[in-house]
Amino acid sequence: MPVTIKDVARVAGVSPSTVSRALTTPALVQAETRARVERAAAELGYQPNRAARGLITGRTGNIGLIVPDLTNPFFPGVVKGVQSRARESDFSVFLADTDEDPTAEAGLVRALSKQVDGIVLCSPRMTEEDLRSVIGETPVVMLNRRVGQIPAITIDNVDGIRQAVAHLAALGHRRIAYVAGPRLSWSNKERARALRTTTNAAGIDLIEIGNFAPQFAGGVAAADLVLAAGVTAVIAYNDLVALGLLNWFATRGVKVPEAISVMGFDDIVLSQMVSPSLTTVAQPQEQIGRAGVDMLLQLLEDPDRAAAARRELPSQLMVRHSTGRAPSN
Amino acid sequence: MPVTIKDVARVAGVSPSTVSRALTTPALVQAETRARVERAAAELGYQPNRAARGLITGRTGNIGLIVPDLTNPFFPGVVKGVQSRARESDFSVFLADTDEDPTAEAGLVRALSKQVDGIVLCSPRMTEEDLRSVIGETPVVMLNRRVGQIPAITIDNVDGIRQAVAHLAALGHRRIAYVAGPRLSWSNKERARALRTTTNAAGIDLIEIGNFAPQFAGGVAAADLVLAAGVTAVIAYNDLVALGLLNWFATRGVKVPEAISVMGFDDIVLSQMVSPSLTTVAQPQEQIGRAGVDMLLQLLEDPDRAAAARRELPSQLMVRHSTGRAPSN
DNA sequence: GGCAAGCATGAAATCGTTTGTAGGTCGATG
DNA sequence: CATCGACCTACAAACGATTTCATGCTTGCC
Repeated sequence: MPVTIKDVARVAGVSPSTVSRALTTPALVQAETRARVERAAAELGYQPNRAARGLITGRTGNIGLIVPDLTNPFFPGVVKGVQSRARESDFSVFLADTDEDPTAEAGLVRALSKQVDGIVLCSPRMTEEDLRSVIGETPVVMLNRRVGQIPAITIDNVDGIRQAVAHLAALGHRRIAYVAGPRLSWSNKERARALRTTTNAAGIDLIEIGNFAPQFAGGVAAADLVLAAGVTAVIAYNDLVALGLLNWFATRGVKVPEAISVMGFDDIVLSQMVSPSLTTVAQPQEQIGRAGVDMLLQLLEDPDRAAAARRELPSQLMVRHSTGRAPSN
Repeated sequence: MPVTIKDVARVAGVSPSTVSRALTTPALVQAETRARVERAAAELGYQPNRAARGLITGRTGNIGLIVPDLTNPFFPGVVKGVQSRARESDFSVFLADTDEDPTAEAGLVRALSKQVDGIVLCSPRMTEEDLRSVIGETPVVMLNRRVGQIPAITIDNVDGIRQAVAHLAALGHRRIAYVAGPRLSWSNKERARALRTTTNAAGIDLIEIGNFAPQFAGGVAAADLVLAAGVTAVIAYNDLVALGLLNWFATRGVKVPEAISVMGFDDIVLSQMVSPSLTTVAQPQEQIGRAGVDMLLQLLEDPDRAAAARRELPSQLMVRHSTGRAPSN
């Protein structure tokens, strides 16, 4: 027996339509009537039934959020950002986790699309083809990937890499390795490309190793290859991989940063929790989420003007204890 | 122009009501008609409008999930469990993060309650009073807390502590410390209580330290107190705190496990990523989430019979490298 | 003072589905 | 051959809101 608009109407002594107007289009109703309606609504604790409203307006007040794997510590920060920004605009968030299955993504988008006004697609792994077909059906904003004119939030990988290389160069490193992430990952391609041009310009030798899974185990798997490459520093695709390297170096007895410097990417919370703490390029995770929702809401307001929007957020070098002067062998 | 039940009806040559029955109550319609309807629905790609259905049935097909802080690595596992179990039963999940604000919890529950059939409340920090008022309005299942007859999933803290103490006792430890978590936390109270009785029975001295925030920083803050207590082993409220201890011990040059053994609670993924890797009592995070949804769905089916349900899941000692024989000083 | 214009309000249609009820067909039975 | 039941199916009402349209009233202007 929830309280409906009719109950409010009866108490306020007006018709249901007036109640609706008073609450959604206040300008259309006389101040005194509006006050009576508001008082009645407050008194009864009225809350509009979203399903009923959605039925006629075609809007749900929900947005969908799809992430590859919540247990990857990069994503929870993004989710929090999405969450809090959405709540500010009275939107609720449907969360779905694809378990790193690229083929499940498109299906999930389609399933969700009926229940939401738009979708935030975080680090999508699906093919461009799937992507294009999916965005034809629902408003979508991508995070951490850029494909054609699709609305997207990315971070400035090029500048992040520039900061990282400058840091290592200043410490005297002349030969560094890159442990590559997933071959299909847009971020990985960006970072690898930026590394090539930057190291080239700085006269630094770059050894590319990989591809490896963007996880702790990937770093462990790559560690011995890194050692064999005879470098004085290594940049990993992301922090998890870097942590895997650190861990394996520790068991091998390789001193970090004395024997080799290690850098990551992302700045997940863990990177401060290990010793030595990890030097890394921070991505503003929460801000990425917030920006994604911002853009999505604009897109819903005005599909034409905002459709081509793309935004790039800055990344920021965090110097900690896993990097140091190059050994002078 | 989404395809509605009417379109299906037209194509199948029957009335809308028959389509509805054919899809939701197949027993009520002739096999041949049903087949025609199903064919038409498949052909048009019909998907029922959940808002419209919810309007009349009063059910939304959604459940709400409220967690204190997604960036605490314990929770994402639970969220994944909730997620996947919900999807199996065609439920969608609304996620909300309270940012560790106990006063925000009740409000969030109330806000969500209009849009969901029930709510999974993960590790709620709110007062018992708020809790009782809230569960009067919506079906709720709690995780990691037990209050009266409220449906809840918990893990067997007592047995977990028993395993931990037995492990340390077998390694020769006779004086151990407990770094306590939040004073208001139900889990913390459970663990502290179990520790007292277990150590007492085993003739082990227990030094309680704290309370501390259940985070990395909490462990860092507690580390020197632990050293001053003159113990050979320490059990932390959870893994994050244990990682803080490990980190501070490392910078202090205190060898783990040679000088002191460290144990955690939870088995978050990070605990395998540090060196030494962390001995801990594992909680089946995903399973907790799944069990919570299981119980919630039962509750929705049959409020009376399931109302008093409570379930306790086993915990499991994971021995790694942060514990070893007590120093023989 | 009369008429047009404008504004606030109410009545009713609508969104897409489910569901109670009535009607219609068919077979079997008396 | 008529009647009764069983079984399907169609019709229509309902869910709770928004929104179009119509109406009555006030107001302003000539």
